Amino acid sequence: MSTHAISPDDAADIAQIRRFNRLVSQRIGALDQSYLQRGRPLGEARLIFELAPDGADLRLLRTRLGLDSGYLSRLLRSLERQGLVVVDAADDDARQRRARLTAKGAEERAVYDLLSDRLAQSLLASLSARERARLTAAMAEVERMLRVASVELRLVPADSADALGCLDSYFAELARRFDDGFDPSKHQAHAPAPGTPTPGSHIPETLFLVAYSDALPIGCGALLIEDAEVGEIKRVWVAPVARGLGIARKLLHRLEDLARQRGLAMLRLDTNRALAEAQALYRSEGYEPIARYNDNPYAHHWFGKRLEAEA
Amino acid sequence: MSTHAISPDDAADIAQIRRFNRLVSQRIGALDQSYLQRGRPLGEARLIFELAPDGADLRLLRTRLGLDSGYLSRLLRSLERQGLVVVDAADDDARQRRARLTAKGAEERAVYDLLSDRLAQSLLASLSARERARLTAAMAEVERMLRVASVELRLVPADSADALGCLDSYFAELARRFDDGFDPSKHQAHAPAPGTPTPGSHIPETLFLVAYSDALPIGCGALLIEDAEVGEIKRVWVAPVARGLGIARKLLHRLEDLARQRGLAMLRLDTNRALAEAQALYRSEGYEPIARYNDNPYAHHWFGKRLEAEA
DNA sequence: AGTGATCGCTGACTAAAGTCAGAGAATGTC
DNA sequence: GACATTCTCTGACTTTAGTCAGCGATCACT
Repeated sequence: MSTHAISPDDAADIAQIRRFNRLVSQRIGALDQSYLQRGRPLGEARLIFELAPDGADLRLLRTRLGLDSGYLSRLLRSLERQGLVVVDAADDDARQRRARLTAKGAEERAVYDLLSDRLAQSLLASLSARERARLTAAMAEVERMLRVASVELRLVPADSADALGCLDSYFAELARRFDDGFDPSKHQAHAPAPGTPTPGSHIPETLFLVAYSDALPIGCGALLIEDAEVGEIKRVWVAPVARGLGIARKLLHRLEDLARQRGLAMLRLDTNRALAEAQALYRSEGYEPIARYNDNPYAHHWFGKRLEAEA
Repeated sequence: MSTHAISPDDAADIAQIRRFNRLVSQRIGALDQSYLQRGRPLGEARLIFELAPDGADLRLLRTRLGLDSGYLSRLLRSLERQGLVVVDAADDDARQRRARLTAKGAEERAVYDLLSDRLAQSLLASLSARERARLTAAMAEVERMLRVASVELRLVPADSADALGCLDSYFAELARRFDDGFDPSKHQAHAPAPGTPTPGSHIPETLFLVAYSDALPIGCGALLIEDAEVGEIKRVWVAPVARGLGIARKLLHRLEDLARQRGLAMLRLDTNRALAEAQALYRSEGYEPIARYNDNPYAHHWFGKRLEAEA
């Protein structure tokens, strides 16, 4: 992070990534070529492709495709002339507009889909069943790792929209999974009010971490600083779509870093017996069972871990 | 091949490939973006990137980048004005010209290299050592399989330039690997003259297969049709860079297909004891040891395989 | 020396991609 | 109801990318 030089360890990995990019960009160039077969500029083709069957707001399209407002407008006008698209005002706000594919437009989109399939199919055609399996497995793995790499952990206010959104999903899941259900109010009772505390007050400070994948919140975790020595890990949660990628571990590591930065010597946490994978995570990270330290009605296990000072 | 419909078996694989393309094309788009940071059109940036330190023939550049002659000329003129490139005549033919980077151009190229590295590095930075290893391993695997998929087997005249080129490399390798060296003339003595035979003559017909990866010959294999019943497999070879990808097996399969198409009932071949991997290939493909059937001075093992009729 | 082919360059294009400054309508705010 | 704001659209651009025909120099072959 701090160093800009490239270590020899990295060099081989970087070379691999660059070779990979080079090769794959050829393939993707081929995809563009096949789109051009329809005698339509690539910009228009991409737009057709990006238009969901039930339409999309122009704002969204602009940000998603990175287009200038005037440019998008012109592209849509051209597609309208071709009878592939209609643009009409949004229901709630007549300034905003939505673009939808016509029946003819949907047909055209299906053709692009088919071209895309063909290209993929021609790739597969020259491979044996075993080679195919290896290719698709490796692709899935690359995809998974790229998603992991694009995950960003950000400290946000505990009462921000993204934090509350994650907590909602988290609590909903707890309600489903706990044997005896889950009532947030009962749980919140012994928790502190969110927000930044006034320094010197006795309200413990909460550091709230949200994990984003492409600006979409997909997980969270909090560190409660109880006093100068002890912190509590709480609300570590990852959205179901993003599980199995090691994101919970990443959140935990970051929370521990934060704790160390504050000079804390000890972290503790509680957990419910229904959350087996959480317990496995904590144990594998060096957390050990300790005596009950709170009166959380939903807790069955209490763990603690001693932190070494920062290097 | 014959069917245009997409089977349900394929559908999952195709979906995987398309997801993959989509995700990776975002990354590569990011790469293009980072190149544009230098305030130079992408075409020029790519050209700088493609120019090897010791220069390149314009012909080669045109084919490699797929550029029109006029267009390339203009790009080079622009880079010359910027003092990044010099174009001078080739040594042997004053019509041909070579482009080379100046010192300033080499610096600029280094900057692009660095940008590329940075992007790759930023990908790696957010991954743990294990995750990195998984990513690069999977990328290498995808690369390998894509290369396999792009291999094309073509029947060529046995005296074509590509065929002779492969044979040269093949014989050179045999000379290195055989305990007692290898002299092509001694080997050729008992082999038939290349070329298409006159039908009805007694000169056996030779089908010569060359494996191409991006128009580059990377392997070969031949089928000698001795009579209506028996064929001989000869000169199966794969360039060292392309080994471990199953190309030899592919060549062998295709030669067997050709033999079946001609109604042959039996294939045989000989091999030297130094070529262990070749023997392993033949055994795994159902070839079994048979009695010596020729007087090839370099052969130690003779294999045969019975062909079933075409389905 | 003559002839035909090859190679790269220039001029003259076109199409696509993208930018920017308003205009005009709808909405939110005081 | 005045005023600022938001959103899209249009007109008027520029830049990039790419194509095509023809020219002049050079080469290979006779």
